[in-house]
Amino acid sequence: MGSEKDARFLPNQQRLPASFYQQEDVVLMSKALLGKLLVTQFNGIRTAGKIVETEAYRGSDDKACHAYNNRYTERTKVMYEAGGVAYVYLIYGIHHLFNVVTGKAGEAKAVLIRALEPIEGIDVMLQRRNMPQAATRLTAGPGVLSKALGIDKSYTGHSLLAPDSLIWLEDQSPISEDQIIASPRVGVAYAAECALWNWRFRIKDSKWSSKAK
DNA sequence: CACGGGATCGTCT
DNA sequence: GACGATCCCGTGT
Repeated sequence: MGSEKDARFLPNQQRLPASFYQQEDVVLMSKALLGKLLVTQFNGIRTAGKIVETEAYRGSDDKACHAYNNRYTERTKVMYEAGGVAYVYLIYGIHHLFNVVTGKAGEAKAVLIRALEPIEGIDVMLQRRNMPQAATRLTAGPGVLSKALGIDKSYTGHSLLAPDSLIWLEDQSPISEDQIIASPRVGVAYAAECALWNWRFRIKDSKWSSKAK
């Protein structure tokens, strides 16, 4: 549970402000999100993990992005909001993937959170995942981390900024460039030349990121 | 450890 | 009506 002595993160940090989310460059944003704390608090139960792996999705010019070519549907409309809301969608009929919407309104830029290092409420995460004890697979992967934090697609469009929101990010020390590994995005082979962009970012040597492909 | 396949359903064609 | 920004389990090595 509480880990005031845990040197891996700073406790009781401020929520990241709108100015953080609304930066222009979604690739820089993806790197800036590494190391930050992703927190949920449902029914007063707080669970949190340090972001160790991300992926950038840039909007209308990115064939791997749901908003490619300005596609605007019931599902994707949330991506067009100003940075600072959640974009959560269902994939393969089973998994709920959590993204942070970034940039200005109308741009449809988002960062997929791909893996966390569990920090707070690990016992609750284990219950949600139906696992007996902690293991890397608890939060390594975009589908499983959402399940561990209790996030599902009903939270798409949820504010990460509002004082009473149930999902937010807390500031932490930035990860330096030499501690970041860039590689191609996962599962987007259909996206032609965009599939080659090295827009997947991981904290070097973190054992908590999902497996390389 | 690598792989192959099944699960399962909202979304868009 | 097809398929996906995934995961888990079974099999073989």
